[in-house]
Amino acid sequence: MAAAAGVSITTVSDALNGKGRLPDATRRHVREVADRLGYRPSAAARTLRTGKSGLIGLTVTTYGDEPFTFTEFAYFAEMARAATSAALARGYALVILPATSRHDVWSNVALDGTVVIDPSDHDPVVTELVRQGLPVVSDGRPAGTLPVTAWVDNDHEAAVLDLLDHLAAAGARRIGLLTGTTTDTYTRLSTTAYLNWCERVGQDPVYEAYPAHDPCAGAVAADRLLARPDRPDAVYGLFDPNGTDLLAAARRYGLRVPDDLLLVCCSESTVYATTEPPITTLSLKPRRIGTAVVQLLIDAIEGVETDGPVEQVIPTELIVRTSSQRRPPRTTVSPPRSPSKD
Amino acid sequence: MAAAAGVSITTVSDALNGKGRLPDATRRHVREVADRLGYRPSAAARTLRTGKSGLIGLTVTTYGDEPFTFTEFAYFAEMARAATSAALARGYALVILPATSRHDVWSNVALDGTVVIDPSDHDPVVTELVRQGLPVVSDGRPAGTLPVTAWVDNDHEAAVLDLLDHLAAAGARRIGLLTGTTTDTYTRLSTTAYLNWCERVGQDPVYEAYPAHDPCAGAVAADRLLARPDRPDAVYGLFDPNGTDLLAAARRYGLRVPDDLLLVCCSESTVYATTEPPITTLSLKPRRIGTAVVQLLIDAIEGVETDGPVEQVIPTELIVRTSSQRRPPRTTVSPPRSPSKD
DNA sequence: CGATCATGCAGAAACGTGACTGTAAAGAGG
DNA sequence: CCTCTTTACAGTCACGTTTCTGCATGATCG
Repeated sequence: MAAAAGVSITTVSDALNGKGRLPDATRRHVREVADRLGYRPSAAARTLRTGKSGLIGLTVTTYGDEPFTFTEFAYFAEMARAATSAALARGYALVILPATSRHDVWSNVALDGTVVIDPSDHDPVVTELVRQGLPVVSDGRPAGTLPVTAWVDNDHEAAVLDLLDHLAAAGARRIGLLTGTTTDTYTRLSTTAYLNWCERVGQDPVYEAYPAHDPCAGAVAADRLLARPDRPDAVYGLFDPNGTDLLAAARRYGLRVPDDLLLVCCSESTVYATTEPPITTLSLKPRRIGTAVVQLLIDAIEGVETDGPVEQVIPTELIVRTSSQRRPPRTTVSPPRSPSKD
Repeated sequence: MAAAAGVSITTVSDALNGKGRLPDATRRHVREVADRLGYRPSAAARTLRTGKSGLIGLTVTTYGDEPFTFTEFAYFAEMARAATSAALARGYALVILPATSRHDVWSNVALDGTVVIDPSDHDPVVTELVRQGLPVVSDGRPAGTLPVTAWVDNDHEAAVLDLLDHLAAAGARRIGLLTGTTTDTYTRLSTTAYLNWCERVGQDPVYEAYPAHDPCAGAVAADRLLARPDRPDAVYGLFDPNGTDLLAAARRYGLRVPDDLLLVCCSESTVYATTEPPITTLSLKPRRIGTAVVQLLIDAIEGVETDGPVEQVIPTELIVRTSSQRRPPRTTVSPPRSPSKD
């Protein structure tokens, strides 16, 4: 390349990077030759020299033998999409990596930092990365003393309390919960918020828990919940598929929604806008979370390190539809599946 | 590191990579010291030296201003997941990249090869990558003379013909199609297969086309299709959300499914197992496609180059549910949302 | 007992950059 | 006319590996 342009390696480097003291004529000449040859500087060499790869790891939780859920819930997909866009806008690319601590996988790629989705209490991956001096930003507040650089999360307690108040206002007397058996922060915070709310309003908790990664178990748990002698007249499902699961279970028991049963679930899926009836959902705003996580991470990569983790709380959004209103609203029917922009 | 173990750099390299002529004692000693120091070889340096980065690009189509759909359809998510797993199993990691030809994005990361989803006719990205000597495997058969190394695809014509025969066997007299306005291969092949089938059985085509990336337009198109004077008594929707869209439209027109209207859509979503009624879907088997694409790519990276593209066709699967059967089957109800393993 | 050979390791080159240093030539100033 | 500064580049080193070659030392064999 240098030979082809008739200049030195240094001049090529300076010309392409806009450094050094070169006359515009030389700069243009070098770039022309580079274009003509289709020359691309070696990313590996640049990384080796500068210590920056422009790569950000995206770690997704492992469930059982499958490397990751990733698509189990629309949440992950939306979040990953927003994160990729945000990273790209700042010149970074995302590498999808499993949460295993297998060295060979992680050491084979030069990362500038990592986004960790829902890290567990003493996540070995996070610890290892931090030990290497890499910034780590987590989606979901870190449990225990996990030394993340920053984190982004919703205010799950507030969201659940708000949602339960909404159901109560719609006439619910006994609200049930469909929750998970896992101990991740989301499940734990949401469940305790539910229990606290129950205590506050003097209602006996009515809930069923199931392993959230097993789609079959969700349908069974929904059925169990509605089969109970103290059957709730309103249910909140913590996980994405719970809406259709509960709707199917309600049909099996001859329960009309929303007349006999009010329904809300936490979901990012657009299908709930066109189910029969449309189901009220709690959105965790994954796009905003994905964007925020990446911004914080790149700030940490490029900027000065702050002391103590940077925290950012993203508000949730309750999308009220027919399933949680005793008297259906007489507003005009909004077009189904309208894309929410943010 | 070498100093800490009291040996030379060469010995460290040989010990960790299992090469050279070293006694087990030395090997163990070096590995011990490496473990103790938490030493990880530099991926950048290794890539520079060996010319292999262990990174595979995954390029997703761009729609409008949004960098990519990625989640618009469960297909992409499933496919990406399977691809990531398959890559990981062979020691590679996936980098998500946009289909833009912006040099700065692509040249910042050292790739060993790339998976391209649904490349367009004269995709500049593919051409550029091939020019650089990198193997490119596409999901979806390449249009025109796109010089991909290999490709994987379904037999869309056969799938559509099969599906239409299924509907006809269930009693459909006039089958409608909900299709897209885009010219990608999937849409084109499926639509012509539909037209061919119509000609074969002597039915006038009844179809509505809409821009597939706009979720609102799908609902409107579904409505249009059922509002036609020559209203079909069965509809096949080419895109994932069409099932719920058509179901909602059918309700608005007071059409019972499957009694008045048979319904099938192409989807990987599990929600169609629990809709009312459950909807028959055509699965393109994204997991198998994602796996196959990665296997072919890594084979090309590591193995000898073949002449001419390697082609691989993955069979589709018609998951028959209530919506496409005039007489509902009296088989026992299968548990909803059962995970299909493959 | 000397020649040959396997063993166990060290030395050095090279991968392609970017950052720093060096140095001619040209122009400015006294 | 000589010196000093500025301009316009070229040279060189270092990043951390892998790989090839080289060189001792001890063992084996005729």
